[in-house]
Amino acid sequence: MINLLRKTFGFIFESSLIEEINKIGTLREVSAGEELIRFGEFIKGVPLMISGAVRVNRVYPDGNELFLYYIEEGDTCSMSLNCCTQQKKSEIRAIAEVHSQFVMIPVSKVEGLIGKHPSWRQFVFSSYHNRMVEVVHALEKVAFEKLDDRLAEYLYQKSRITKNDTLQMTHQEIAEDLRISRVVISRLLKKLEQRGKLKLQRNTVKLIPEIK
Amino acid sequence: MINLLRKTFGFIFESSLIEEINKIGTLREVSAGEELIRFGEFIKGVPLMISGAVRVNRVYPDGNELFLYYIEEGDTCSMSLNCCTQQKKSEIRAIAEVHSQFVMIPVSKVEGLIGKHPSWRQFVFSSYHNRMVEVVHALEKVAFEKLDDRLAEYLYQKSRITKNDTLQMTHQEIAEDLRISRVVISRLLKKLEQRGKLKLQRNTVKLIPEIK
DNA sequence: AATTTAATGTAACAAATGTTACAAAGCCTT
DNA sequence: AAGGCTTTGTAACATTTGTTACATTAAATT
Repeated sequence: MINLLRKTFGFIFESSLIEEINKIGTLREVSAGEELIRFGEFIKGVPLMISGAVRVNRVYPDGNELFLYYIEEGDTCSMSLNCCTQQKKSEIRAIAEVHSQFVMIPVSKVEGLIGKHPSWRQFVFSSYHNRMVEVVHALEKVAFEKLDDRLAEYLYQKSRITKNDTLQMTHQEIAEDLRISRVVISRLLKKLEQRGKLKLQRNTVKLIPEIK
Repeated sequence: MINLLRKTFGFIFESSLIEEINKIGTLREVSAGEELIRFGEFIKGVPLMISGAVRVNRVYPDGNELFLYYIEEGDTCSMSLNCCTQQKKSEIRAIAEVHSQFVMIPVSKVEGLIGKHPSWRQFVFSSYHNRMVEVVHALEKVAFEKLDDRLAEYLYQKSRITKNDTLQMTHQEIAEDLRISRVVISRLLKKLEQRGKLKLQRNTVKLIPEIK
């Protein structure tokens, strides 16, 4: 585990901190689709992402969900950071988007790290900030952009995260993520296909990389 | 100044911290409409709001703006917190919405407080979190709600912040804040008036409190 | 291979929002 | 009071997005 930590966090954390994390943290591995954090649950720890990607959704009591951001290699989840320092129940749901590895730091040890290690504080702050930037970006998208651009960006992000030009998903699933009706998604996908941006097949959307 | 600090922050900060802030901070006062933080500027300090309210807008290089959140009594601006620890230029603009008082803590002293005072850390974290919650809320609004509800909430917030049922503003100004065309705002305001929610006059929107 | 199920395509229409253009009303200046 | 500016109201129309309903196609199951 310490080697994974060094590889991902060696440039941000001093080695004493890496060693401490190595002692108190546990390596966990999840496969695509697994739920890391459930809605309404108490948070047991703060994850440090080693590899893969996890999507974080806001969840509403009525069951509605809203995608907030991805956390990826080198990130942590600022939402859980707060939940854990405040001992609150989770208002989010985290689902592995692809097979992922991360080191879980137990809640009880987090406060200690913050007091002791300036580089950890730095990390936590910039993590908060980065998440904020991403949510603001999502807000911009919804506020300013037309659906076809949002869809295009969604597909692009998905492809980047899964490291795959071919997305295995139905129009229905895309529709739920973007909170748009399936009919509209099919319509827009068709338009994008006609413009040569992608190719549609049953259960797959194949992005065509721009040739320049 | 120390009395103001005690009144607003006495319940969160221990008195040694209050005294330290009293030493290193300076009290500032701004009137409605004044710009506290300009776009592209280096941040000189972190504000602790004593009274009033400040609106924080994201600014884009093309001059576009997007309202993110208000900071009010007892709040601080997490965006500047980050900018200052990272010595980056401001990506936001902060404008006093009403006459406001705040204590400015110079950048150079912020890191010291974080190391020394757990209650300050706690404050900074929950401030980050609260801002995040507000931006997520803004995202929800834009993503899920119809314009008329967004407008109604906008007016309600404005009235709460200015502590005044009668808003002195033109349809054009409202339209710019919500990034909707003026014609649409006039149309929706008219509808709200017909429903008895408000009364329109030139340059004013008078909210009618619900009688229950 | 025939049947069933899931996914996609499409049309027709409804509702929400955006745009343009202009009229009417209110306020200010002279 | 007259003229000019700003603000508001409104109509007519375009565009975007949502909804319903159903046909078509692809895959899965028997």
